[in-house]
Amino acid sequence: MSIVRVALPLPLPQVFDYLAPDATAADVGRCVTVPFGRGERNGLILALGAAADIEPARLKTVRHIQREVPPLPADWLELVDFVARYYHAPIGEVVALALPPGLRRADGVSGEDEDPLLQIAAAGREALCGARRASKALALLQGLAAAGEGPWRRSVVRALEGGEAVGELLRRGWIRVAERVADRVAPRHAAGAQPEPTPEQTQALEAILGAGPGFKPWLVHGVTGSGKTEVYLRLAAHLLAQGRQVLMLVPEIALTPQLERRVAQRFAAAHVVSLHSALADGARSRGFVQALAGEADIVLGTRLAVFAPLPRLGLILVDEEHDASYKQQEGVRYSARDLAVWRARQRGVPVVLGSATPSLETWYHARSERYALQTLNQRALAATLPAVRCIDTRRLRLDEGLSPALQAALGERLARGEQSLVFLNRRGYAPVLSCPSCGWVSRCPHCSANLVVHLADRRLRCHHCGCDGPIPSACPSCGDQDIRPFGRGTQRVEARLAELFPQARVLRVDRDAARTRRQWESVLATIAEGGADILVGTQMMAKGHDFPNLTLVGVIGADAALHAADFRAPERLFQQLMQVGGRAGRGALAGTVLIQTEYPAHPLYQQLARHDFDAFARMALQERRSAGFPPFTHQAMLRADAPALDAAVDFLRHARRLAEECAPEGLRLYDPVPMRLTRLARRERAQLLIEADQRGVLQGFLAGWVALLYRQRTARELRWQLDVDPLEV
DNA sequence: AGCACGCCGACT
DNA sequence: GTCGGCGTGCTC
Repeated sequence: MSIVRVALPLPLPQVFDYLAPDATAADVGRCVTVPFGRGERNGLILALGAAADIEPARLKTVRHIQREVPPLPADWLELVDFVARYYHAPIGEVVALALPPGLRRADGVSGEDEDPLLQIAAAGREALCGARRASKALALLQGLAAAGEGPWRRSVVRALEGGEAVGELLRRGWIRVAERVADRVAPRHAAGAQPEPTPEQTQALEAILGAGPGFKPWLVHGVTGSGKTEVYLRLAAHLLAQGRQVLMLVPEIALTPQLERRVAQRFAAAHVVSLHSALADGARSRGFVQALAGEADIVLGTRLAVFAPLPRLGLILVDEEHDASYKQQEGVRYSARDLAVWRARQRGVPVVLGSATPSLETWYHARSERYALQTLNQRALAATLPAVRCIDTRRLRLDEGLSPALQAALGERLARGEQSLVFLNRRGYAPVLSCPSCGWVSRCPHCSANLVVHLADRRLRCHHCGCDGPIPSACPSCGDQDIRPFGRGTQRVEARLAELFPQARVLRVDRDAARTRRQWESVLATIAEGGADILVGTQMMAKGHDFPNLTLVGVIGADAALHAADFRAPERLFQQLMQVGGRAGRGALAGTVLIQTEYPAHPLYQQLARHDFDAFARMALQERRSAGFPPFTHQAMLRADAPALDAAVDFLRHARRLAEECAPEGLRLYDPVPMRLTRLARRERAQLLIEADQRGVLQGFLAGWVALLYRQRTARELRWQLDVDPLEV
């Protein structure tokens, strides 16, 4: 009679032992259904137990072991265990987060391939010869025949001209699903069209591949447009040819479809699996199992893909490694980028982090030679980097935030038939509605934030909790009718631009205008077809899209980030401006970036104008060093929230007293303070910062402290969570 | 997290 | 006399 140790999805820092009459070592890593309390739960067998830590009489028996799916391998269990220990999260919650929800249900997953290999069938060849009347299906078939022998992934066929007819082709029997094994061996990694690499790309490739197998972290620092993706794809091709799997992480789903298409076309016959949270349960489970079974060649996905089991793993790629979306901001607050490096070390494979504006943490590692650095300075497509200039707005009268110089520049592009982008990181019409006579402001009833004026749908909306209401016609406090929106957001700038340039087509691109993926794609299509002259956009516009006809980027309202209390604000500003500036002039046309500022001499803007990331990073790291901020120190944040602020602060004071008793030498404990956005969705929040210069000191302390915290009995309404390596302090 | 058990207010 | 409030404690 065996005992199995089972991780269950509960916020408890423990595992549960069960009797399992027929369990063997081969069942470690398998999903199980177990009786729990008066119900049933699904969990994962982490290990076989020699003896239970409770009296044997209290042990219950496992209901069902899921044996249709291969067990999760030891290295995967090790990864999950590391995450639980490093982020001090309950192992069961980590497992729940890492496994696709469908898989945990232990009722089996269909192994059917949603993206099968297709080839032309005998009936299809007949159809090609016979004189048939033209149809969409025939056109697609002819297109395929012209493309060669195949086989092709279904997703590749779909992406072709007229690809919607792929289902019709299958129904008519003109194409068929290729036999798996036999067909896949030879043409499996046949690569699609490959552009010639630039000398810099070649150098990076030779360096990375020349280093051979084995763990080695790389930073590829490449300016926007220098062709980092081409480097990733060639590295991937190399590893695929050796029969290895490649894990490729990307920031968010907005960019995923394009990259997916590019990867699918490049590796037409390779098995590409994409994993992200927008995927339906079935598809996500299927992709996960294909990775686990070693069938997937490339796993492409957002942060959760770092948990894909990969038996033949040969390389990990992290695109835009500085992107904040790699850090989960709720529940288990893991950093997929950091875990990618840990996994690469664990598996003994290279890991490549890529960015035009690396995070200062990564940059510091590269400077101190813990990561090897490869630099791509040349733009692969356009001749030059955009010219960046500041517009000094100190003595200017701005028209809805727009300086005369920016207006003139916009007018010029318009006359030349080129596109412009006005970048403003604030959506809505105005950030607040206010009454000048009594001082009333539109406060959110649930948060310590103002309600934002959305004139487009005539609502006041909280950008933090999402609550909204109609715009009042008079001041709710004193009845004065003269209430006014103050400040400006994208909608207001959009409206003013439409007045200033009545002949221009002004298009707003923010989360309100592109809420769904479908809307977003239609916006992109409009821009690509030249259906817009002036774009007004938030940071959504900053990320990796090519707009060949865009030659001017105007930045307004950037100065706010210079004064922000968050020590990471300048880093984010620099990254954002560099990224958004990279949108200008990617085609044959040269680009210009105009930054409106009251601090034209500020070093950050000067470094930006020289495209000098090194200088910026040097300065920023120097500031971090002297102020004692990461990466020169290591932080953890304990956060608490409750309906009343006192309850949250009192808990943190208590936690601090507990910490003082077990604090090692070199640990710094700060005072509990209310968070910047103290009230969020009717809950008051406070936080307690803990710091140490040595990661080991911090980690050693946290382990004991968190165990103590779990033992505290706290009021039901109080919740707390720990954030290791927090991004927001 | 659920879901029990457990002692005190306004109701058929 | 009960229905039900959510405080406290447990789940292998």
